[in-house]
Amino acid sequence: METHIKYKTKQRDILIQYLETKKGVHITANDVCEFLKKDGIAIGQATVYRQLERLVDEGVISKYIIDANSPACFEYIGLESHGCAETCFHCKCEKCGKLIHLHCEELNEIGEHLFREHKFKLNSMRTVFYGVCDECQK
Amino acid sequence: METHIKYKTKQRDILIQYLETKKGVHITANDVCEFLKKDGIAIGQATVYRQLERLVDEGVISKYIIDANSPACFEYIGLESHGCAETCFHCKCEKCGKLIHLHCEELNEIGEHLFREHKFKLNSMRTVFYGVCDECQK
DNA sequence: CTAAGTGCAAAATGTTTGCATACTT
DNA sequence: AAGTATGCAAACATTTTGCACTTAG
Repeated sequence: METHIKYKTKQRDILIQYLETKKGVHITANDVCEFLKKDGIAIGQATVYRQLERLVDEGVISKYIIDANSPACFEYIGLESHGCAETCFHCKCEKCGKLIHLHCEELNEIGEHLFREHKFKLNSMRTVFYGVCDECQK
Repeated sequence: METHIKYKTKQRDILIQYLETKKGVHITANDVCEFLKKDGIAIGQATVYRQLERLVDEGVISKYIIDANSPACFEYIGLESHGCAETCFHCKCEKCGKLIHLHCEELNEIGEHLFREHKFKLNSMRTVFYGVCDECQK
């Protein structure tokens, strides 16, 4: 919802490049900062946040809000909507905090069911299943 | 999680009483504080947060995280309310903020599927489906 | 040259925590 | 009496913002 004119900056390129290497993994804004710092690149955190926000708007990455007191997670999606973009669901363990990534046909049924029967258009990118994971059940 | 409430305090009663009057509406911790302040009751915000947290654990209310930078929303569910405690699912409209309660056999399948196939024990009390409601799709 | 992006540090926000006091049982 | 809950304020963590400076177009 901001300006339409966008500059291609060195920082933006580096950020996108890094995100691409993290396909299928959830990373936080801080993860990005830390990684870049290690590489001696060091992009200001404000810039990281601003660019991430912008990339979300552009649909290049998605943002997940897992919990009120956890940092937001981002994940590379890319321009083509394939793979995770359509079919990824997330489970968050209430005990250990682990985030589980699920690609499952059956779960896709949920979205269709909700739409068909309840006229609700599910946003699977944002929806998180809370519960207890395998290991924590022991 | 940790300690279970054992004592019945004045503050807790007032809080629950207020929450009950807000069935079907989502309110924030701050809403609670503000309301009580107006009534000259004034419960400390730390207490409000602590009690809300515990009421969530007890399943009396649900907590919804709508956005990273918005406060968490709470809603009264109640223990004895029409079997909701076991089978109720929630859909939250990302546009109008409306909260939809669903009692649905098919949705119950989700929990079973997750457990059977993915060994994840779903907490349906806490899980919220995000998406766009009927009306907002127009 | 102009508009947009950057980086720093400071502010804003929502929530949690330490600790002494008050209350429940 | 023993163990919790409360309330205040200070601490926290994440994210945003103000502003001077740099850079892309």
